[in-house]
Parts: sequence; structure tokens; C-alpha cells
Amino acid sequence: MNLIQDLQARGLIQDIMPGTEEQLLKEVTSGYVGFDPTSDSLHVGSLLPITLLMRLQRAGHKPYALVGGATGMIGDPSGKSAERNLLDMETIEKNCTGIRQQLEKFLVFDESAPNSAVMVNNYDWFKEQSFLGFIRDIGKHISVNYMMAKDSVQKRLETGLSFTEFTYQLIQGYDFYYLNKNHNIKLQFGGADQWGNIVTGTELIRRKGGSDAFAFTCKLITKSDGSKFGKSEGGNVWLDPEKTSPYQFYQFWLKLPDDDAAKMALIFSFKPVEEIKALIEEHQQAPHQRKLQKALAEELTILVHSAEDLEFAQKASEILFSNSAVDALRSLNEKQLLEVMDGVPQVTGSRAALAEGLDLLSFLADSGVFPSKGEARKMLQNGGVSVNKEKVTDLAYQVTEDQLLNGSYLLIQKGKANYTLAIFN
RNA sequence: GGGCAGAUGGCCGAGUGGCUAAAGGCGACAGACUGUAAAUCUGUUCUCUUCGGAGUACGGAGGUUCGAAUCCUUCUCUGCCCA
Repeated sequence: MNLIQDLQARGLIQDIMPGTEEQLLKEVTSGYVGFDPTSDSLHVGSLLPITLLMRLQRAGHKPYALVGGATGMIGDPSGKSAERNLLDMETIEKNCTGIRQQLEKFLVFDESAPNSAVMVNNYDWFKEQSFLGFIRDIGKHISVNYMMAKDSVQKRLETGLSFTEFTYQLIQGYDFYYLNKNHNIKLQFGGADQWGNIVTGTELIRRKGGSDAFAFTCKLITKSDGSKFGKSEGGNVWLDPEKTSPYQFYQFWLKLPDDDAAKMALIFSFKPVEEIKALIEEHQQAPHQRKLQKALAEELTILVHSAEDLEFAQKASEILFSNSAVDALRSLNEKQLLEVMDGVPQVTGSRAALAEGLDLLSFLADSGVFPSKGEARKMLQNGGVSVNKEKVTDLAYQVTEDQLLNGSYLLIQKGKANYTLAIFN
């Protein structure tokens, strides 16, 4: 099975330019995908283009990761219903740096190999580009009529679209042209919403007489309930362990609904398609065992973090969610407890205050577990708070010294899966 | 440059002088059920609170009024039409 066939079998390909498959069979081909510097860390949504680059490289081709230092300054109207706020230069630069560092982990950078990965930043070739030069050399080749026909533009015609965002496709199109000309890159891929931008690029290459250019796009990842993929309680799931701990990352995959797990496994797992299909089958036989979710969570936690991180995440999950959670928790010694709680947010409390009698409500608000007393009260009334795995609904609940785990810790739980470790010293 | 329409809570969207912290929907959070699933049902969802209340808020600024999201003036922004 060749690369394109494999991607098709995984249900990934949305659009593909004729000849792409043949090109990839013919020779070692350089292909690129772009990353938006809208944040200083990539999130699970970016994992798709990352794995595509990895698949490309593993198939013997040369992957280029483009960080959009220039395009990030403009804002892509694709899939956006309203004009975006511009990020300042400093932020973009910081974000580009963060993204570059993360990408390094996933690709093989080995200068001696013919298909070593390469990282580029389109700011490098745009910073010298003059406005007049650009509209003369590039703008002349693409008609406004052509640009207007794009979906991303059409959808914004009613609500408004600035000239800045309108030009976005030209900027991205020029990237492809530039990379084609200077790096012999013949392939661009991305999400389905990028098709219009990508095609502007191949069009530019064709009209300006570059070499062959090919492209494909992937279906946008959708969840069965229609919500956005890559969010968990509280926000984005990031690849940066500082922002989303390996434990939370592992949990994100483990908690995937059945309907999504099969789809996500095909999209993200590097296991052969047949193997995944067998797993899906097995999962359907006994869905409550969630073998599929577990396998996927394991594989991706190792990929993004490490085998050790996975081990901690699994251990923590087991203790926090097992039936004998209360006993299991109490049986841990201090070192084990801290290990398990690695990655769980922590707050501190005062030992003295505890001795004088500390009511839980005030502590929850003061320590920052909840933003305010009212908030803590509501949650408590709703039955959404547990201490050391035991539910608390009493608003006047007092915390006492003998409740502390290993003499100084208190495990506070908001809802089912949000833990905070309070340390009293 | 001229005319018209519009700007409401995270989003959509009702409200056209007091009964409005503002209907309804979506989203989000929590509970029940379960498999740390989905579906369903229930509660919460501006901020703070000693749970009695208090303070902010309907694009910005001013004004009319006992009282304004609602009326007036002006400014900003957006869409449509004309030049």
C-alpha cells in the first residue's frame, strides 16, 4: 500500500490533485504543510498535519514544516466568520519559536539523509518583499475574479472582509511558488479549508512557469456530537506538557466517545490499517473495556510525551478512577502520591489555619481552586466537589488535620476528573 | 460624498420607557444514569456576597426623564443602495 492509498484507507483524503500519487511513486518528493503561529504551542488539532509530515517522511519523502511568521500577520479568512484581530510581531515571533521547538520532536532532522526534515518560516522571504514588487510580480498573475470565487471569500462577502484578509490566499500562494522554485517542493497539503489557498499556489506556479505542483487536503476532523475536536473541560488540549500535562493528555484520548474513537484511531495511529480495524472490531464486541481508547491514548502519549510519562499517566488514572479509589489513595506513601499527582494542579494551604479550624468553602475560594466563594458554594451545592474521593455537600464542612494524606496533602476534586492537590505546610 | 439598515450576555437571538440581570436557543460547567462513553433527564451559567443582598451591564460619549437596552444628540464600527 503506498502513502496515498494508506491515507485514503484511513479516510483522510478530501481532495487530491490528479497525478499526486504518481509523483510520490516516481521520486523522493518534497512536501510541506503550514502551521499558524496563533499560539506558542501546538494542540491536538495540529497533530494531524504533524502526523502527515511524519507519514511523508517515513514513506521516504522530504517533509518541510512551514511556520507562518508572515501569514500569521495577515490572518486566514478560511473557515472564519469574522475578521480576526492582528497579533503583534513580538507575539508571532514568540509563537513561531515555540512551534518550531515542538515540531523538532516529531520529525527526523538528519542532514546526511536525503529526506531530512526542514523547517522554514515564510517571514524570511516576505520581510524583504516590497508591496509594489509583490503586486507587480505576483498580483498580476491572479485575477480578482479568481480570488473572489473562493469559498473562504464568498462566505465573507455578506459580513465583511478586509483587503488584508482578502490577500491572504495570494500570500500563501506565493509561499508555495517560492518553495517550489527555491526548494523544489512539489507538494502541499493541509486541512480541507486550505484547498482554495493551496490551489491559488499551484495556479501561480503554473502561470509563472514553475515545475509541477501537486496537492491534497484532509477532511476536517469532526466529532460525532458536532463539537470541535481538541477541546476538553476547560479548553484546548496542548502538546506542551506545561499547558496540558501528560496525564491530562492521556485522559483526553481515553475519554473519547466510542463513535469518535474508531475515526480518531484511523486518523492518528501509526499502526497499520488492518490492525486498527481489528482493534475496532474487538472494541465493538466489548465497548465497556475501551481497548481502542486505551491503545490510542497509549500510542499518542508516547509519541507526544514519553514512555515514562505514559506510565505515570496510567498509574494516576488507575488510582484516581479505580473502584477502591479511597483505599488506594490512602495506601500511597508520600513519594508515590506526589508521583501520581505529577501534572495535577497544586495549591498550598496554611498548617496554622488548619489547626484553628478551616472551613472548606473559604479554603476553596482563597486557594484559587474556585475563583470566588459564590462559585465554590454553587459547586458544592451541586454536589460537584469531593475531598479525598469522598463527596462533600455540606456548606459548613470543616477540614481537619487527620484527613490529610501522608500528613500534609488533600485531594480536591471538581467534578469527576478535575483534581487539585492541596499541600499544607 | 449622499441615503438606508444595524451594533444586546461566550455565540445566535428576543426585547422598543418601569413588571428586565434582560425570553428562547446553542455552547460551557455540575449532578443522576453508565463504561472516566453516547443518548436522556436535572441544576447552574455577569461579578462579589455575611445568601439577606450589593455592584456593574445592552457599541463609545453626552442628554431628556422620578425612571432608559428602549427616546434625543453626537462619535465609532459593520452591511446594503446611490454618486
